Amino acid sequence: MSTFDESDAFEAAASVPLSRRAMAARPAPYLDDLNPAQRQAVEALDGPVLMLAGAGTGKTKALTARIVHLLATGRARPNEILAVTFTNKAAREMKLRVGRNLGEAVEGMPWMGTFHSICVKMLRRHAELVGLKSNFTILDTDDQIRLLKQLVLAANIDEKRWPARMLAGLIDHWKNRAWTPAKVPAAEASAFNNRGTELYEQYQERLKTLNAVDFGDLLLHMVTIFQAHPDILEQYQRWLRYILVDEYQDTNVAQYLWLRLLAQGHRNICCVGDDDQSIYGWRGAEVGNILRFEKDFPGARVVRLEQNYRSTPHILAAASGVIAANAGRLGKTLWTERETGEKVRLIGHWDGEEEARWIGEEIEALQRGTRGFDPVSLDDQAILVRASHQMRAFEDRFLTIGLPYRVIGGPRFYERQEIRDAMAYFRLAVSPADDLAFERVVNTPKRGLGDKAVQSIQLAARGAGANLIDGARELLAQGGIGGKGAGQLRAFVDGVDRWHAATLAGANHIELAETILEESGYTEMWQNDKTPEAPGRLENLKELIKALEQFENLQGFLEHVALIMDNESEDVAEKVSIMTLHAAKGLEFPVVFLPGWEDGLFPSQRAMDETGLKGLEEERRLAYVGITRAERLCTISFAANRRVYGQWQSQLPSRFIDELPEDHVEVLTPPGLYGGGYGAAAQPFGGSRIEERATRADVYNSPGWKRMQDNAATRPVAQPRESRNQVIDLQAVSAFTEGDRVFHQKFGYGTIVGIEGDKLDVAFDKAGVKKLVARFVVPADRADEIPF
DNA sequence: TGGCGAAAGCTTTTT
DNA sequence: GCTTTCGCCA
Repeated sequence: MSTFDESDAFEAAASVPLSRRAMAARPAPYLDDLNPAQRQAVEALDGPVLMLAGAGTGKTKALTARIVHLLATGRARPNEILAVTFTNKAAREMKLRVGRNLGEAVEGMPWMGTFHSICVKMLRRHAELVGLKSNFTILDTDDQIRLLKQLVLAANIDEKRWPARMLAGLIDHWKNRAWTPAKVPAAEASAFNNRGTELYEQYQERLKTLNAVDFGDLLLHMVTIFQAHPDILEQYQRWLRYILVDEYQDTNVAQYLWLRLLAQGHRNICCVGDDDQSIYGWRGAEVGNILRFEKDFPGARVVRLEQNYRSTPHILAAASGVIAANAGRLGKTLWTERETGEKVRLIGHWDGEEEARWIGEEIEALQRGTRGFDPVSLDDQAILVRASHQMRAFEDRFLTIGLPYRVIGGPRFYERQEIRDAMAYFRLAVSPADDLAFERVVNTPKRGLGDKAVQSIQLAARGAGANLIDGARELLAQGGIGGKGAGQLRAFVDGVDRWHAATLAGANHIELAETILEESGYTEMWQNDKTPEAPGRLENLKELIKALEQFENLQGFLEHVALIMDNESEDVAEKVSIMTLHAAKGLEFPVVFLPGWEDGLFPSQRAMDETGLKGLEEERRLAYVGITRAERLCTISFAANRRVYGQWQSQLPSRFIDELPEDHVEVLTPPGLYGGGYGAAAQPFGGSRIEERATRADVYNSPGWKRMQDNAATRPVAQPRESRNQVIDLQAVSAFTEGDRVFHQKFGYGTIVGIEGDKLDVAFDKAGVKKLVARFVVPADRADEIPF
């Protein structure tokens, strides 16, 4: 875990360890081992630069060399460089490498960090301009949803039909586009039962009262401030003479605006990215940002890094073959000086279990050093899947054969229930007025203070115009709460007061944290818990306490933890890595397995249904990212049968397999087996495979694609109107027969394909076949009468 | 108030 | 198929 410190960001340059002159005299060994393109990107210091860095072309190296160069030539002082990344990991890596190149630790580079951490730093200085105090708290997704749930309920909206989760997604989407409630376009007004913008506005109000922001606000508020206060913007523009942005293809509109505003001063902005690796469109990233760079910054220099240092020619050729099917690329041609090496291997299996079994054996074989390779450590082998549920098959298999593995990117440490609970206690100790924290733990462990008690507290608080803890005091004073609950509530309030006093008195925060967890009965709660995960949770709590050591006090810990706490345990034992393709971006492994290349799974049906061609192209980029992670050996596989949500389905090999260039692929599947396809006779399923290859030029000719287009044709779905007061007789199963057209609130229109007991099997036009209870659907012609 | 059974959901994920 | 969420009942 790293820290970022806000202290020295605005200090005079005098405090900066390296003076301009001292650095100007320094030799520049970091330039010597750059290739010509990298060197060009590093030395083009003035004006806008777009560094198009293909996979494995030494992007981070060039980026850090550029920073070192800026410092060494005296062009900029450390605190005049804004260097932004998306993840803390990337920021840490950059800091480390700049430090190594300078031969000393990087100090005084306050503007190197993630978009979010830099915005926090800025926002704390200007909080009052958006109605906040500088000690605002940062809510995570969980807090956000609980807050929204309250608002949805208060607005008398059926939370069943309009879940808070959906609203959270919507608001997030709007914030990613830098839309304040007032700026949400009219076209979106119908969102969330026509009340989306209204609730968005209320939510922002609530946040202000709570002196809190969510992640999206960090960017949004800064953009708002910059737009409304040119003087402040100008100050930053003057300060930040050089701007560097990593993974530019992943920026959303808000981040883009923020950068553009800041860059307007000196126009020294260098964006690094790869349009072919844009895989975060679904969370608001705009590939358009990178495609448009030259228009946004006229006179921009575009440097292409195309020499790949990672993969063998066969692997690169396979990746290039796949990505070539995408339209609207900026275009790069990766090349390498490496030896030819192995072809990409392609293998089909009967089902997912067999696939896992085969990969397990293959990994062990490689580890032993057969297969014509030197032994490959497990650390050097990875399995990259499209969706996390695919991991299970591998975990099961590896547990049986005792093959050590690690899952990258599982649930994060700070998202775990026990960690969040403990943090809520700490938050209360630091500021008892934190209502969200109060609500979270007032009845954890169980104190007999359930919904009803909380409601009375809220009522009392609202009556007194106070926060919940004072509301609780009020309630106790009035005797508005029963005997047993009263005693418990009194004890809870007293506890919070005591801990708060200890915080103010400057008590040792580590001991205090332990005391809090003891006195509140929280530790005890898990000690008494008999479920198998309880010991692990206690373990996590211990780890949390340990993490406190790196901070001076609870407050400092809490301020940073929302943004930077990650879950990197340094393992000593050799292990295979299992992760999603998304999590694999930026990583590399000598040996990579890419299982589950089946239409519908990869490319994901949902991606194609929801965003059509755009979605398909993003999936293809994901395939490209996957293949390019491999250094020496890349194995793609698919299964003929797979259990999807408990149901067996026969699968078609991914259309991306058709796009792999034949000359660079070795087909391991015996001909005629499981549609090993690809030149081999593909009988068991899809005898059409061969014809398909004949028309391969048209990559959108596969069954899935056709399916998608059919779906698009039947897209319009009537928005059912609210009819909560209407009495509608519930449909009995007997009211339906096979072949009937029906409507379901969530899944839209469909056709009944089977009736089983009181359940209907409905083939929905868009959502596939579902089994559901009859009363959840109505005949299609009565779609607007759906009763809930 | 909290426990239990039924019902519905289920890509990707950082901060 | 497995997990989470909700509503009802004791």
